[in-house]
Amino acid sequence: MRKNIPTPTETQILTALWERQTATVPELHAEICRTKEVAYTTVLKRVQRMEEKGFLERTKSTGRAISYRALFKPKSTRETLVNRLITMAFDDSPNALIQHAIGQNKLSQEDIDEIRSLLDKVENKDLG
Amino acid sequence: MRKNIPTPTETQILTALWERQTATVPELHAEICRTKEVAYTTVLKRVQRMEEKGFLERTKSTGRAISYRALFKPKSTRETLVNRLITMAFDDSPNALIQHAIGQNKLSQEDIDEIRSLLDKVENKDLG
DNA sequence: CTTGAACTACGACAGGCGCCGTATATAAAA
DNA sequence: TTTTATATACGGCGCCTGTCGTAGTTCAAG
Repeated sequence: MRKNIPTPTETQILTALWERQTATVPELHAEICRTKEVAYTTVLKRVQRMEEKGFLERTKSTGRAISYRALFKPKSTRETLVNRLITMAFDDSPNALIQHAIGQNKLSQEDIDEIRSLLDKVENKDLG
Repeated sequence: MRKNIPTPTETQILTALWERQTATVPELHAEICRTKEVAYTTVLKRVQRMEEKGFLERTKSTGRAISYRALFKPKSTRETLVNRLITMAFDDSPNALIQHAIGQNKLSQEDIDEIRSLLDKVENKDLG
Protein backbone atom coordinates (compact mmCIF):
# COMPACT_ATOMS: atom_id res chain seq x y z
CA MET A 1 0.00 0.00 0.00
CA ARG A 2 1.30 3.37 -0.98
CA LYS A 3 0.67 6.79 0.37
CA ASN A 4 -2.01 7.88 -2.05
CA ILE A 5 -1.29 11.48 -1.28
CA PRO A 6 -0.84 13.35 -4.53
CA THR A 7 1.98 15.85 -4.88
CA PRO A 8 1.10 19.43 -5.72
CA THR A 9 1.59 18.92 -9.43
CA GLU A 10 -0.33 15.70 -9.41
CA THR A 11 -3.09 17.48 -7.60
CA GLN A 12 -3.15 20.09 -10.30
CA ILE A 13 -3.73 17.41 -12.89
CA LEU A 14 -6.43 15.82 -10.81
CA THR A 15 -8.15 19.15 -10.44
CA ALA A 16 -8.08 19.70 -14.18
CA LEU A 17 -9.60 16.28 -14.67
CA TRP A 18 -12.30 16.82 -12.11
CA GLU A 19 -13.43 19.87 -14.00
CA ARG A 20 -13.73 18.09 -17.30
CA GLN A 21 -14.48 14.54 -16.17
CA THR A 22 -12.07 13.32 -18.79
CA ALA A 23 -9.20 14.87 -20.70
CA THR A 24 -6.37 14.08 -23.07
CA VAL A 25 -2.77 14.92 -22.37
CA PRO A 26 -2.73 17.78 -24.86
CA GLU A 27 -5.72 19.26 -23.11
CA LEU A 28 -4.10 18.90 -19.73
CA HIS A 29 -0.93 20.41 -21.04
CA ALA A 30 -2.82 23.44 -22.28
CA GLU A 31 -4.61 23.80 -18.98
CA ILE A 32 -1.44 23.60 -16.95
CA CYS A 33 0.39 26.03 -19.17
CA ARG A 34 -2.17 28.64 -18.24
CA THR A 35 -0.40 28.73 -14.91
CA LYS A 36 3.12 27.70 -15.78
CA GLU A 37 5.05 27.00 -18.95
CA VAL A 38 6.12 23.41 -19.05
CA ALA A 39 7.10 21.00 -21.81
CA TYR A 40 4.42 18.79 -23.22
CA THR A 41 6.37 15.67 -22.41
CA THR A 42 6.63 16.72 -18.81
CA VAL A 43 2.90 16.63 -18.43
CA LEU A 44 2.73 13.42 -20.40
CA LYS A 45 5.23 11.78 -18.10
CA ARG A 46 3.37 12.86 -15.03
CA VAL A 47 0.16 11.51 -16.41
CA GLN A 48 1.79 8.20 -17.25
CA ARG A 49 3.27 7.84 -13.81
CA MET A 50 -0.05 8.68 -12.27
CA GLU A 51 -1.64 5.96 -14.33
CA GLU A 52 0.96 3.47 -13.13
CA LYS A 53 0.23 4.44 -9.57
CA GLY A 54 -3.46 4.00 -10.04
CA PHE A 55 -4.35 7.66 -9.81
CA LEU A 56 -5.74 7.76 -13.33
CA GLU A 57 -7.42 5.46 -15.76
CA ARG A 58 -7.61 5.43 -19.52
CA THR A 59 -10.98 5.75 -21.13
CA LYS A 60 -11.68 4.93 -24.72
CA SER A 61 -11.60 8.09 -26.72
CA THR A 62 -12.87 8.96 -30.14
CA GLY A 63 -9.76 10.20 -31.92
CA ARG A 64 -6.14 9.14 -31.75
CA ALA A 65 -5.45 10.78 -28.40
CA ILE A 66 -5.91 8.88 -25.14
CA SER A 67 -8.38 10.19 -22.62
CA TYR A 68 -7.79 9.91 -18.91
CA ARG A 69 -10.08 10.00 -15.95
CA ALA A 70 -9.26 10.59 -12.31
CA LEU A 71 -9.70 7.63 -10.02
CA PHE A 72 -9.71 9.78 -6.91
CA LYS A 73 -12.75 11.69 -5.86
CA PRO A 74 -12.33 15.40 -5.33
CA LYS A 75 -13.92 15.40 -1.93
CA SER A 76 -11.79 12.77 -0.30
CA THR A 77 -8.61 13.94 -1.95
CA ARG A 78 -9.18 17.48 -0.81
CA GLU A 79 -9.99 16.20 2.61
CA THR A 80 -6.70 14.36 2.82
CA LEU A 81 -4.78 17.36 1.63
CA VAL A 82 -6.52 19.79 3.93
CA ASN A 83 -6.14 17.54 6.90
CA ARG A 84 -2.47 17.08 6.30
CA LEU A 85 -2.00 20.80 6.07
CA ILE A 86 -3.91 21.30 9.31
CA THR A 87 -1.81 18.70 11.05
CA MET A 88 1.50 19.94 9.80
CA ALA A 89 1.08 23.68 9.81
CA PHE A 90 -1.88 24.60 11.98
CA ASP A 91 -1.41 22.70 15.21
CA ASP A 92 -4.20 20.34 14.31
CA SER A 93 -6.73 23.13 14.44
CA PRO A 94 -9.16 23.36 11.54
CA ASN A 95 -10.30 26.63 12.98
CA ALA A 96 -6.81 28.06 12.72
CA LEU A 97 -6.67 27.21 9.03
CA ILE A 98 -10.05 28.74 8.34
CA GLN A 99 -9.22 31.89 10.24
CA HIS A 100 -6.03 32.20 8.33
CA ALA A 101 -7.72 31.73 4.99
CA ILE A 102 -10.40 34.28 5.76
CA GLY A 103 -7.81 36.67 7.07
CA GLN A 104 -6.15 36.88 3.71
CA ASN A 105 -8.93 39.13 2.56
CA LYS A 106 -9.52 37.58 -0.76
CA LEU A 107 -13.20 36.96 -0.35
CA SER A 108 -15.99 38.69 -2.17
CA GLN A 109 -19.18 39.71 -0.42
CA GLU A 110 -20.87 36.75 -2.01
CA ASP A 111 -18.22 34.41 -0.66
CA ILE A 112 -18.76 35.79 2.80
CA ASP A 113 -22.50 35.35 2.60
CA GLU A 114 -22.02 31.83 1.42
CA ILE A 115 -19.74 31.04 4.30
CA ARG A 116 -22.23 32.48 6.77
CA SER A 117 -25.01 30.31 5.52
CA LEU A 118 -22.82 27.25 5.61
CA LEU A 119 -21.99 28.07 9.19
CA ASP A 120 -25.68 28.24 9.95
CA LYS A 121 -26.22 24.89 8.39
CA VAL A 122 -23.39 23.27 10.31
CA GLU A 123 -24.59 24.78 13.51
CA ASN A 124 -28.09 23.40 13.08
CA LYS A 125 -26.75 20.00 12.25
CA ASP A 126 -24.91 19.99 15.56
CA LEU A 127 -28.15 20.62 17.40
CA GLY A 128 -30.13 17.98 15.56
CA MET B 1 17.19 31.50 -4.91
CA ARG B 2 15.44 28.40 -3.78
CA LYS B 3 11.82 27.54 -3.49
CA ASN B 4 11.41 28.21 0.19
CA ILE B 5 8.38 26.02 0.34
CA PRO B 6 8.82 23.58 3.20
CA THR B 7 7.80 19.97 2.76
CA PRO B 8 5.19 18.54 5.09
CA THR B 9 7.74 17.16 7.51
CA GLU B 10 9.74 20.33 7.47
CA THR B 11 6.57 22.21 8.17
CA GLN B 12 5.95 20.00 11.14
CA ILE B 13 9.30 20.96 12.57
CA LEU B 14 8.69 24.61 11.91
CA THR B 15 5.36 24.39 13.66
CA ALA B 16 6.95 22.79 16.68
CA LEU B 17 9.51 25.56 16.77
CA TRP B 18 6.93 28.29 16.44
CA GLU B 19 5.22 26.99 19.53
CA ARG B 20 8.32 27.03 21.62
CA GLN B 21 10.34 29.78 19.99
CA THR B 22 13.39 27.62 20.31
CA ALA B 23 14.00 23.91 20.73
CA THR B 24 16.69 21.27 20.75
CA VAL B 25 16.65 18.23 18.52
CA PRO B 26 15.75 15.90 21.38
CA GLU B 27 12.78 18.11 22.15
CA LEU B 28 11.71 18.16 18.54
CA HIS B 29 12.11 14.43 18.33
CA ALA B 30 9.85 13.96 21.32
CA GLU B 31 7.28 16.32 19.87
CA ILE B 32 7.22 14.60 16.51
CA CYS B 33 7.02 11.16 18.03
CA ARG B 34 3.73 12.18 19.58
CA THR B 35 2.35 11.86 16.09
CA LYS B 36 4.61 9.30 14.48
CA GLU B 37 7.42 7.06 15.64
CA VAL B 38 10.65 8.00 13.94
CA ALA B 39 14.33 7.51 14.72
CA TYR B 40 16.09 10.26 16.55
CA THR B 41 18.67 10.62 13.83
CA THR B 42 15.97 11.10 11.27
CA VAL B 43 14.78 14.22 13.00
CA LEU B 44 18.33 15.34 13.55
CA LYS B 45 19.11 14.99 9.89
CA ARG B 46 16.07 16.90 8.88
CA VAL B 47 16.97 19.70 11.23
CA GLN B 48 20.51 19.83 9.91
CA ARG B 49 19.38 19.99 6.32
CA MET B 50 16.93 22.70 7.20
CA GLU B 51 19.73 24.66 8.75
CA GLU B 52 21.80 24.29 5.58
CA LYS B 53 18.91 25.57 3.57
CA GLY B 54 18.48 28.55 5.79
CA PHE B 55 15.20 27.47 7.32
CA LEU B 56 16.62 27.32 10.82
CA GLU B 57 19.29 29.00 12.85
CA ARG B 58 21.30 27.88 15.84
CA THR B 59 20.94 29.83 19.00
CA LYS B 60 23.34 29.60 21.88
CA SER B 61 21.95 27.22 24.41
CA THR B 62 22.73 26.60 28.04
CA GLY B 63 23.57 22.91 28.09
CA ARG B 64 25.37 20.66 25.64
CA ALA B 65 22.46 20.39 23.19
CA ILE B 66 22.07 22.86 20.33
CA SER B 67 18.97 24.99 20.21
CA TYR B 68 17.36 25.94 16.95
CA ARG B 69 15.03 28.71 15.95
CA ALA B 70 12.83 29.00 12.88
CA LEU B 71 13.82 31.66 10.39
CA PHE B 72 10.45 31.61 8.70
CA LYS B 73 7.52 33.43 10.15
CA PRO B 74 4.41 31.37 10.75
CA LYS B 75 2.13 33.77 8.98
CA SER B 76 3.93 33.97 5.67
CA THR B 77 4.78 30.29 5.63
CA ARG B 78 1.19 29.33 6.24
CA GLU B 79 0.12 31.79 3.60
CA THR B 80 2.39 30.18 1.04
CA LEU B 81 1.18 26.74 1.93
CA VAL B 82 -2.48 27.66 1.91
CA ASN B 83 -2.21 29.52 -1.36
CA ARG B 84 -0.50 26.63 -3.02
CA LEU B 85 -3.21 24.30 -1.87
CA ILE B 86 -5.88 26.64 -3.16
CA THR B 87 -4.20 26.89 -6.51
CA MET B 88 -3.57 23.21 -6.92
CA ALA B 89 -6.67 21.65 -5.44
CA PHE B 90 -9.39 24.27 -5.21
CA ASP B 91 -9.49 25.96 -8.60
CA ASP B 92 -7.91 29.06 -7.19
CA SER B 93 -10.89 29.69 -5.01
CA PRO B 94 -10.16 30.52 -1.37
CA ASN B 95 -13.87 30.27 -0.78
CA ALA B 96 -13.89 26.68 -1.97
CA LEU B 97 -11.19 25.76 0.52
CA ILE B 98 -12.97 27.45 3.37
CA GLN B 99 -16.28 25.83 2.51
CA HIS B 100 -14.60 22.49 2.38
CA ALA B 101 -12.90 22.96 5.72
CA ILE B 102 -16.07 24.06 7.40
CA GLY B 103 -17.97 21.23 5.82
CA GLN B 104 -15.85 18.68 7.59
CA ASN B 105 -17.79 19.37 10.74
CA LYS B 106 -14.92 19.52 13.08
CA LEU B 107 -15.67 22.90 14.54
CA SER B 108 -16.88 23.64 18.02
CA GLN B 109 -19.50 26.26 18.71
CA GLU B 110 -16.75 28.56 19.87
CA ASP B 111 -14.89 28.08 16.62
CA ILE B 112 -17.99 28.97 14.68
CA ASP B 113 -18.58 32.11 16.69
CA GLU B 114 -14.99 33.11 16.17
CA ILE B 115 -15.29 32.66 12.45
CA ARG B 116 -18.44 34.75 12.36
CA SER B 117 -16.83 37.64 14.09
CA LEU B 118 -13.82 37.46 11.83
CA LEU B 119 -16.18 37.59 8.88
CA ASP B 120 -17.75 40.70 10.31
CA LYS B 121 -14.38 42.30 10.69
CA VAL B 122 -13.33 41.50 7.16
CA GLU B 123 -16.60 42.78 5.82
CA ASN B 124 -16.24 46.11 7.55
CA LYS B 125 -12.72 46.49 6.33
CA ASP B 126 -13.96 46.12 2.79
CA LEU B 127 -16.36 48.99 3.29
CA GLY B 128 -13.84 51.28 4.88
C1' DC C 1 40.77 10.84 35.30
C1' DT C 2 37.63 7.42 33.54
C1' DT C 3 33.41 6.08 32.11
C1' DG C 4 28.97 6.16 30.41
C1' DA C 5 24.94 8.56 28.78
C1' DA C 6 23.36 11.96 25.84
C1' DC C 7 24.12 14.49 21.55
C1' DT C 8 25.94 15.49 17.17
C1' DA C 9 28.32 14.57 12.78
C1' DC C 10 28.79 11.99 8.73
C1' DG C 11 27.67 9.08 5.18
C1' DA C 12 24.68 6.15 2.77
C1' DC C 13 20.68 4.58 0.09
C1' DA C 14 16.36 3.66 -2.17
C1' DG C 15 12.70 5.91 -4.08
C1' DG C 16 10.28 9.70 -6.05
C1' DC C 17 9.74 14.12 -8.46
C1' DG C 18 10.13 17.37 -11.97
C1' DC C 19 12.02 18.01 -16.10
C1' DC C 20 13.04 17.08 -20.80
C1' DG C 21 15.01 15.09 -25.43
C1' DT C 22 14.64 11.73 -28.73
C1' DA C 23 12.39 8.06 -30.85
C1' DT C 24 8.28 5.88 -32.64
C1' DA C 25 3.47 5.34 -34.01
C1' DT C 26 -0.67 7.02 -36.13
C1' DA C 27 -3.99 9.42 -38.48
C1' DA C 28 -5.31 13.10 -41.45
C1' DA C 29 -3.94 15.72 -45.55
C1' DA C 30 -2.05 16.03 -50.00
C1' DT D 1 0.42 6.31 -51.13
C1' DT D 2 3.63 9.51 -49.37
C1' DT D 3 4.01 13.36 -46.31
C1' DT D 4 3.34 15.81 -42.27
C1' DA D 5 1.46 17.05 -37.98
C1' DT D 6 0.12 15.22 -33.74
C1' DA D 7 0.51 11.82 -29.88
C1' DT D 8 2.65 8.55 -27.33
C1' DA D 9 6.52 5.76 -25.53
C1' DC D 10 10.94 5.39 -23.52
C1' DG D 11 14.89 6.57 -21.21
C1' DG D 12 17.66 9.52 -18.62
C1' DC D 13 19.37 13.17 -15.33
C1' DG D 14 19.88 15.93 -11.17
C1' DC D 15 18.02 16.80 -7.02
C1' DC D 16 15.67 16.10 -2.79
C1' DT D 17 13.26 13.42 0.82
C1' DG D 18 12.79 10.31 4.31
C1' DT D 19 15.11 7.08 6.61
C1' DC D 20 18.65 5.17 9.22
C1' DG D 21 23.34 3.12 11.04
C1' DT D 22 27.60 4.09 12.84
C1' DA D 23 31.19 6.77 14.49
C1' DG D 24 32.70 10.66 17.07
C1' DT D 25 32.11 14.28 20.72
C1' DT D 26 31.01 16.29 25.07
C1' DC D 27 29.61 16.75 29.55
C1' DA D 28 28.55 15.28 34.01
C1' DA D 29 28.96 11.65 37.52
C1' DG D 30 31.70 8.65 39.89
